[in-house]
Amino acid sequence: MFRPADEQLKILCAGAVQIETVDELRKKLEESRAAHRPLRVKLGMDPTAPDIHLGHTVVLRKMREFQDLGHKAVLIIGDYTAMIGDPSGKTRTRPMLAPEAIKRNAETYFQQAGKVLDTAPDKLEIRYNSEWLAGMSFADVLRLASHMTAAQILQRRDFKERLQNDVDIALSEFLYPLMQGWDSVVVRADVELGGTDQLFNNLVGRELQRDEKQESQVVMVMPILPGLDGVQKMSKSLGNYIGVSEPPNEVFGKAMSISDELMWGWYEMLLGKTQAEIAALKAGHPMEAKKTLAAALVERFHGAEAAQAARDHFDNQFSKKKLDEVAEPLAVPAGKIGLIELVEKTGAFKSRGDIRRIIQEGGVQLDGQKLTDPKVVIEPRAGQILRAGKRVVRKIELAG
RNA sequence: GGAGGGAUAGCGAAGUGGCCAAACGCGGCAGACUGUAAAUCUGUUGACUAACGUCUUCGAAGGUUCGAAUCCUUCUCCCUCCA
Repeated sequence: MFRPADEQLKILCAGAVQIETVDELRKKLEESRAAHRPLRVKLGMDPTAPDIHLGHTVVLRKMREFQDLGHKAVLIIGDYTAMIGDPSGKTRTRPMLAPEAIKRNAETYFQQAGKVLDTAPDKLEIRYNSEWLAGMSFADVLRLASHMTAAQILQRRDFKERLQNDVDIALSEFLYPLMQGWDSVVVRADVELGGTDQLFNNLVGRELQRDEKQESQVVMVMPILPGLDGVQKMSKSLGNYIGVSEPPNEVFGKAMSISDELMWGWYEMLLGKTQAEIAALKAGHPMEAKKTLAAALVERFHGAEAAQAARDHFDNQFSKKKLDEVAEPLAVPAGKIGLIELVEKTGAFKSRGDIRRIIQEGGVQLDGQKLTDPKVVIEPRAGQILRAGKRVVRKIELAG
C-alpha cells in the first residue's frame, strides 16, 4: 500500500528548506512501509488569527502530500499555547487571547484548512493541546522546563534581538517551545512540519522525545511565503495576504498586483514548479504567466469554473476595459445628487474628505468622463458607469 | 527599595507656551507611466464643510494661562543604571 521509500522521499523533500534529518526520514518511511503503519505527521496551528492565507498553505500542501502517500496528518490546534502566543519571528509580546476567541478561530481554521487537507477521518486527526497541557501541575511544568537551559533558549535569534533592543519578553514565552515540543511527545509525532520560523520550536520536540525515550521526530521546515509587498512575510496583521476564503475576483486581482520577481517565488512555493518549468514560463510574457498563476490559485480554492470567470472579469475590467461587464449595481434615488454623495453610496471609502480628495485628484469618472469638481451636482441616469479609484466600478440603477 | 529617562497620528521619529491638525521617513490612497505589474515621478494622507472655518487628537485625569503636545500636580505603563 505504501510506495517505495525513495519514491516518497523524492516527493516529500521537494520544496523543503531544511530536513532534520533526511536519513531519519528515509528510515522512517522504510519502516512504515514494512510495517504497514502510516507515519504520524504533526502540524501545529496557532489559532490567534481567524483566517488561513496562502502563506499557511505552503506547509499545508506539504502535509497533503504526506496524506496522499498514505500517511496520517495530526493537526494540533494550539488552543492552549495560543494563550501565550508564539514568539517566533515576533518583535513584541503578543496579547493573550480569550478562550472564546480561540475556540471560534479554531473552528474557522479547521474549515479553511479543509480546502487543502484531506479531511477523511483516517487521514486526519485533530487534537487540541489544551487536552494535555491544561491539566499539567506546576511540578509538571517545572520538570518540563528543566529540560532546557537558559542559554539554549536565548540562542534563538528572535529572543536575542528582542533582548538587545530592550523589547519585552514575557517569561511565559520561554515556555512556548517546550509546550509545543511536549505536543510532539504526546501525539508521538514521526514528523513535524512548519515554516522556517518554527525550526527552533520543532527541534525542541526532538530533544523532548529523546528524553522521553521516544524516537525523535523528523523536522521538516518549509519556506516562508513573502506577502503581496514582496518584502515581508505574508501575514494577516501586515495586510499583505490573500486569504483562502476570499472571493475569486479578490484572489485574482491581488495575485496580479504582485511584482514579477515575486511571482516566480510564488510559482515555486505555491505551485511547486521546478526551476526548469519556471525558466520556460519566463520565456513568455510575464503578464500571461501571472494570469496563469492567479487562475491556478483561484482554481485551488474555488474550482476551475470560478478561475475562468475571475480571469474574464479581470480582462474585462483592466485589459479590455469593458466596464459594463464588471460593474456592480449601485442603487441611487432618482433626481439630482452631489458627486460626493453619489460616490459615498458605494460604501468603499472611509470618509467624505477621502472622497473629495480622490475626486480632486482625478480618480472619479462617470461614463469615462473625469469629474474633478467635488461640489458638482449631477443627475445620474440608469446604466451609467461610475468609477472611483482603481477598483470601484458601479453601474447606476435608479431607485424609487 | 534608590537615581535617572521616556510615552506624539497606522508605524518610526521631530517638536518643549501662540506661526501645531503637529516637520521628516515608511506605510496608505489617487494620478502619470504600464502589463490594474514592479520600479519611478507627482499629488495627497484626522473629521465635518463648496469655502471661511468649526470640532476632536500628542499615555490618563485635573490645574496654571488670553492661549498647552509643550508649564505644574496626581495617576498608569515602559526603559536604563544601582541594590
